[in-house]
Amino acid sequence: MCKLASTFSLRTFSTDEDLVKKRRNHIVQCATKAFTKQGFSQTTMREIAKACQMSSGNLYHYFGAKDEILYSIINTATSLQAECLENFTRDLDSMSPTDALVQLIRKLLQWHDENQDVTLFTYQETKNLPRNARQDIFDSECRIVSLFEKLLRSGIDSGEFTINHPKLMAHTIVTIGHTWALRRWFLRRYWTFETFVNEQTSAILKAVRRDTSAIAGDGSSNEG
Amino acid sequence: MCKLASTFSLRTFSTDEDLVKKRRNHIVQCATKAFTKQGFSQTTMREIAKACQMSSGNLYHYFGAKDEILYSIINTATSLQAECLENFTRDLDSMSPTDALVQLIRKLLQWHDENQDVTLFTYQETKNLPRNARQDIFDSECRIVSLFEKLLRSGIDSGEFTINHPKLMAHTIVTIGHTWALRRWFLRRYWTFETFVNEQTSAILKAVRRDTSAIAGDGSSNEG
Amino acid sequence: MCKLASTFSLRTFSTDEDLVKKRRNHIVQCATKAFTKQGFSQTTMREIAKACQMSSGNLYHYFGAKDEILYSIINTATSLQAECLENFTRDLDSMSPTDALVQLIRKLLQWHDENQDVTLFTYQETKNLPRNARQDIFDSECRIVSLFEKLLRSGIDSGEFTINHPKLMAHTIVTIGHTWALRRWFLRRYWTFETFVNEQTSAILKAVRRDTSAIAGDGSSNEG
Amino acid sequence: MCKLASTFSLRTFSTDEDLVKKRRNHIVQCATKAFTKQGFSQTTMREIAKACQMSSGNLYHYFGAKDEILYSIINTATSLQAECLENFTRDLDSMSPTDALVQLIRKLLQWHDENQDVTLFTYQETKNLPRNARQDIFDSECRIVSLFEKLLRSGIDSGEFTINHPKLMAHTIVTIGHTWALRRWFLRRYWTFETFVNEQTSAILKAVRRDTSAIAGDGSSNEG
DNA sequence: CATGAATGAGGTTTCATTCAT
DNA sequence: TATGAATGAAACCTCATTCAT
Repeated sequence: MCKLASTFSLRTFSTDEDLVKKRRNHIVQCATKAFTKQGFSQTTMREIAKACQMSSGNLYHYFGAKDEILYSIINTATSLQAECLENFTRDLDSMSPTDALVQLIRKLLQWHDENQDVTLFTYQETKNLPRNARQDIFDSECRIVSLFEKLLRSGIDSGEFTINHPKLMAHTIVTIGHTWALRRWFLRRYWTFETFVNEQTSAILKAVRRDTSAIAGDGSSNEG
Repeated sequence: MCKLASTFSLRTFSTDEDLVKKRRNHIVQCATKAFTKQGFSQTTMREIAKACQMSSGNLYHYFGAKDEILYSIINTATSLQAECLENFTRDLDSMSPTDALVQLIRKLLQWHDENQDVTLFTYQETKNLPRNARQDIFDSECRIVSLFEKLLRSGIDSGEFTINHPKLMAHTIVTIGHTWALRRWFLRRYWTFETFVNEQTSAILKAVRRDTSAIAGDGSSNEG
Repeated sequence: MCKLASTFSLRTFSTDEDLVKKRRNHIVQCATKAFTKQGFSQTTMREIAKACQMSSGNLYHYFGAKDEILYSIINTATSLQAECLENFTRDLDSMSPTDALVQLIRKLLQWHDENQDVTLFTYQETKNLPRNARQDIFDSECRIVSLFEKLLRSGIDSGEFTINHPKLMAHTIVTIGHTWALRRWFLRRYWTFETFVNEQTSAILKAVRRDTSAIAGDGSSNEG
Repeated sequence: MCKLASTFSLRTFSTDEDLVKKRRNHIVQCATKAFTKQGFSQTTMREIAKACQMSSGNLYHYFGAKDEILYSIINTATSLQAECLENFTRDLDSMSPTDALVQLIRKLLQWHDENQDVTLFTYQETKNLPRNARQDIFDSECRIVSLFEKLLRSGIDSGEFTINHPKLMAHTIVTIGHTWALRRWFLRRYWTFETFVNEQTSAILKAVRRDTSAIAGDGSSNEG
């Protein structure tokens, strides 16, 4: 829905596209580890190079600058997440909106459980990207919100859900996913992944299911 | 409840406590602006000094290092937030748990609305602090979660609420507050503060109010 | 005899050992000149870099800190001195202790005549080194004292010398060497190198040669 | 004999001469301790001020710069040493040159034993003084050498001593004094003060007493 | 394609000295 | 006379980036 062509480009000196893809992948994998441990600013190109078992000069054959690696990590992760959830959604077509929602929430949380570092990292380091690079990331996040929004709207249509602002609820669900990654220092102390999934799912369902007792919203909304 | 003595200390060369307090305050104010614009790592001490209309040397009379300024910003904000909410809670003693909860949620969101920069900043830069400094921040956050937890438990006692894991719900509420600050690039595009408050409050109430239809949690919990 | 492994280590970013050795040598040469002119503290890394015709950043590929350059100068000089005298001693095996002593004293003084700057420098700047670095220097000095001590003891054994505290006499000889470098502002005003060598040699011989008229020492000594 | 008016002057803002003298004395005492612990360059004016229980601004009422304190320490010590030995010499008039020499050597070594720090300090930090300040120090040292030289010459006149270069021997004796302070890390490990005094005295006497067996010096000398 | 030595601008921090109080 | 807050130049050191090999 809001998928845009990437507006931030990566420099390379190589013309062998396959090699470029392979090397960039490798660098992104290794740099993620290094960045997660120490933060973007505190990690030097030398350290990244060592983590990649490459010379630092060679990094510059595949990325034009340190920034571009950062962008690539965050953008790759966010795009993959969007893609992963989009694919997953396709398999839910036959389910009821409620069941589909439960499944998608679990999938979302699973993704963040498996990619905790990148989620945290995205929150912390996106600000270090130039404006147009940031836009790409935001676009991917919009795609993910949209997935939930569509599901919620189909539930409204089917009469299962009552929601004043489905896009807002979609966004809230997405941020609950983030929370599992961002606040692990707190959450992991008390609850297992299963407990967290079940409790949050339960709360969301209570909030969206047909019900007449809601405190009225003010009705104002810019939602399209 | 989990208020601990600060474990991270600030160096100063001055012995005039009032002056130290005044200058530190001033520096914290100005540095916050500078950091929010450009991020911690990208902001130089020279820039901070200029923002404070001080010589860079003089900064070091009131803070021992750049780190200490960062800590001071985050710690001051988080402590003040905890204190502010704790004070506010005292005025809610006479209300029903439901009403008190509604009020406290609004207060929490108001705080984040007025201190968006610091909230975002806390998420992004806490990792740049040494471990013991980070602990201080976490402690303040625990205090805030505890406020909500106590309220929820009193609602359970009074029979108004049904909640499996009150601490988790408290935590969820707290992160909804963060969300208003962290995701303003998204939220502000579509909704006003009022809408956001009302909708989130409504969703939370639906989730906590006496109700027998919950999807069962797994029952396992480390919550005390 | 008291040769120990070095306890103070030098950082480098390079793995090409030959290059490291070459560059360090070059830096040590140039830095020695700069330090001797202005003292360690008064010489900046930029000046050292300029003296080496290097960028200041590149210095840090071969030394981790200014300290390490200082250490390297002093340690290199002291080790080389010890080695030089040890090698020279080997050629004296066939001589009588008296003749050997005369030769070794001259060699010692020659070394200090040719390395006046480093000797002075060692006295002035060793205190700027960390404790373990200082230990390395002391060890080399012990080796030099030992050379003389062994010679004196062999003279005692052969009946040529009478000495109550051979180690102390050895030490005294070593410091006479230092004196030629440390007090040149005075000595050079009045005497040539030859005069100095001859006079000091003569005085030492008078002091060590079999003679029964010595003022008795107190006999107490920790000498092993 | 070579007492010159001081060529390096100390700034003060005060006109109360007694106060100036008192304060300067105090500062010199305290600064010596501080410098000895950490070296001149590594000691800050703030630390000196704290050691003096003064404000750093006030230091500048009595000394114009950090250099001037350094100069004052070294110059005071060296002058006092010269004066002390000169006074002591007056009491030796009635003795034989040999006895007087023995007494004066002991006095010299006693001084260095009691003022080890300043001796070491003088060697290490004199280079940090401007040329004309350095001259003052050298002059005091000349006075001390002269004392011994006069004594040696009177011994030659009386027929007790045979010395080719009395000034050189005088200088050697003076440096033996320095050695006790400079090389305490070595000497103290093995010998007591008494042993050191006795042994060195004995060696010196052997070297200066009428004797025909000396290796001939080359006879060349600039000694006046 | 790959290396890693070299660059040098610019970062944080220190500290001798001044000057208003 | 005494204070100590303020200054700002300059110190050490880092590190993204380039380029000869």
